[in-house]
Amino acid sequence: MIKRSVQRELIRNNLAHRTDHPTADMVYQSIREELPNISLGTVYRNLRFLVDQGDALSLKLGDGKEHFDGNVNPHFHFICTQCGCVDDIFMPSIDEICTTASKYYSGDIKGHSTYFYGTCPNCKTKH
Amino acid sequence: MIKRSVQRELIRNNLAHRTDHPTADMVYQSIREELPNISLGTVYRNLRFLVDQGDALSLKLGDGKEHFDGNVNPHFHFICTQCGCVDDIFMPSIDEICTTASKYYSGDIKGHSTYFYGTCPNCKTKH
DNA sequence: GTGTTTGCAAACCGTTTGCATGTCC
DNA sequence: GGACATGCAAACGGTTTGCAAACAC
Repeated sequence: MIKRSVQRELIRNNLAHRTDHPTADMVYQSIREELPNISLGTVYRNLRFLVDQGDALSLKLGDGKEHFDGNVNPHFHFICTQCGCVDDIFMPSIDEICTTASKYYSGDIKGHSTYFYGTCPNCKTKH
Repeated sequence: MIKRSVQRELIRNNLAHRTDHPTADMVYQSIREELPNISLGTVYRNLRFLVDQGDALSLKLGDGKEHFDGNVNPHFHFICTQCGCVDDIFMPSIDEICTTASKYYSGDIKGHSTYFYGTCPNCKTKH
């Protein structure tokens, strides 16, 4: 039986209202401003919980840290190789890509994640 | 100035002749059979070297370990969520996907990685 | 009351690094 | 001989976990 907790609701809410694809520590630092006694372990446990429940996405961007995304609708991600920021890219064919891949693979394809790498608009204007 | 070493050539060769997308430790165990004194640090250093040189790909599959791919030609990857195996998927549109994404994003997109998740043919037949 | 969640701190584990030694050119 | 590479072991950093106390229902 799942019980409510202030910590979990704060974490769920924090993730739902930000679009910067934070790491566990970023969520921890943010929550600590309103609940100073929360522990990092609790943040990790609840982020894992949310991912397992399907209420958050786990992103592996290649920087050695796990990032989290409160937007569970299928979409692509862009990672800036200069500043490390992560943006969402919504474009059509997001469903077709699996269908196409299925034709080239004999197993069952149920999901996918696509990361684009390059220079974000902000870093681009700095040169 | 880059110097040759037996260790580096063995690692490069090992990666080139396998398609199972091994972790550093898997390469280490494999090389140790012919060169028992090689150290794990050397394997890590040389895999990083090969990736930096563009002679190997680094894959973040979500299992917390870095995987390596000696095939640097652009292709998609399939990861079995049951056994964890990794297969290559070669299909068209691999170049188009960046072009399409560029139309939906104002930054410079220079590369991408796409992982498909599901059940591999081997695990599928077990049920 | 019973089973879940928390805070804390230690453990874990993949990876990196410092350093003395060895190797290539 | 000088720059680069290695082996070893310790350090590092993100994440997980064991446990007693606190909490939800």
